[in-house]
Amino acid sequence: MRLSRYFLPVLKETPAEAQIASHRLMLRAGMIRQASAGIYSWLPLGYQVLRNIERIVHEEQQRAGAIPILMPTIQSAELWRESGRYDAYGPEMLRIRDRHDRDMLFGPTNEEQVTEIFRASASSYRDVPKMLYHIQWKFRDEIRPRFGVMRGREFLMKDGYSFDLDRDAAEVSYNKMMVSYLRTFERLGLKAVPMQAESGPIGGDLAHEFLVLAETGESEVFLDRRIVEMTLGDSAIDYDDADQLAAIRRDWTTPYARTDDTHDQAAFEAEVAAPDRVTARGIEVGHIFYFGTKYAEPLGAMLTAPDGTRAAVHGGSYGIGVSRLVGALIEANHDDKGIIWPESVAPFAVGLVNLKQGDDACDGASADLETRLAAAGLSVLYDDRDERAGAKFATMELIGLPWRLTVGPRGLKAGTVELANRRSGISEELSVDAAVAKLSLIYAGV
RNA sequence: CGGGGUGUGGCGCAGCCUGGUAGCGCGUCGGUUUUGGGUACCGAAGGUCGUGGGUUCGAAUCCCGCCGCCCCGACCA
Repeated sequence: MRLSRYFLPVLKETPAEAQIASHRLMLRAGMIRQASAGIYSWLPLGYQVLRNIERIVHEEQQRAGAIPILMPTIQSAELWRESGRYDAYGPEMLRIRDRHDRDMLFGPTNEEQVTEIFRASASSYRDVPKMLYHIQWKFRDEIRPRFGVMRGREFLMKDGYSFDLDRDAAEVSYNKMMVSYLRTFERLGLKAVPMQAESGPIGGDLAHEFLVLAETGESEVFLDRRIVEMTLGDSAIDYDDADQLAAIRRDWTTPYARTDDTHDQAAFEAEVAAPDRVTARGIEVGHIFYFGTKYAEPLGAMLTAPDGTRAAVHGGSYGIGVSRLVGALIEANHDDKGIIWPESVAPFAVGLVNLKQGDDACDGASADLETRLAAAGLSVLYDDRDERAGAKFATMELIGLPWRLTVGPRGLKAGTVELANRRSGISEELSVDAAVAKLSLIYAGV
């Protein structure tokens, strides 16, 4: 993509309303534009990042056996009356009325809707287990939207739902989602720690929140330093192996890690040695919980067991804040110059800076490089503006592309281009072949 | 919803107290400069001063209402 043909409205000055780094940088890098309180338009650069995150979430959901669907944003009040939540939900639910005076609502979540879909066809133990999910815009009329996309009113969420015959089976589904989440966040280049959450009306310990550690997080968290160092890495995961899944969950939920909602100072001190005790702040990016028959009972989603008895299906729901992740990623990956995207979600794989736009040799070499990068499957943003070098470098740094190639007359004389890494700041002079090969190798791994 | 702020060209702000008909910086556009880390110069465009009403000869400025947005608190992906 040539910058001159792209739509990248970067801001030199920081808009006054933005308080935290991710919000400031998203506005400055031209990723979003506010439409009204807590509601944003996604501009090309931001939309690209959002789609990259979505893609990874889709891949990891399906790897774990969840099946993609797409439910509507506007729902009928009828189902919500059946579940009893139409009155229970309160003013956070945006209620609307259609031309026939029917009560509708802009969905804040989809338990009712998905349970209705499931109950319409499933009737026996042979129909489970099933996990359905979608990535769809939600609306919650938050009391106080803030921090840009971190707490918007309209936001993109992955919400998944599991259906099982009983609690034990539901627990297997729960474990699949926990492992899937660990993989998802790791691929996104984030350290997200599963923390025991309030389990709500069902009780038990089957509720976890995933929090990204960041100074601007909204929750205070208490954790064992050792869990921060854990990774799934390349370990082969067999989602059909219930024992392996249970073991992973055990490993990841044994070290102390809780938010202020569930924190128990005495237990914290008893379980974690003083030097390993970490108190920090975190951004909630995921939430998984088992809710038993809470929706199946009122909505009549019943299954016949092998012994002929009928009972309500056991469900769980699993959320990932996709649009919030964009903000969380920036909170975790930025410096005073701008964003630093992990390769897996970067809007472009590499930025190309032509130091002497208008010079035949430089223009030709840049165009050639652009073609070769594209042929290697690497997305490139070529800054072909007639601008001073400093301005071009600053733009690349602001928008956070992980790699930058620089073409200039000095390098060309020596037959090289400069390849620089945004995170480390380290750069090296390479031949065009070597540079393309190196980038291909790096991106083959993400 | 309670508390605190704010609304003036695309962005950041001054002007408001002490009414006289709008200004600065950045950006944008047209030139010149051909640049190795936000270059310099010349020129230009762009504003219902959030909105409705009131006071006044005259309102961005004073008064009243409404709306938007931001921050702190209770809620959540």
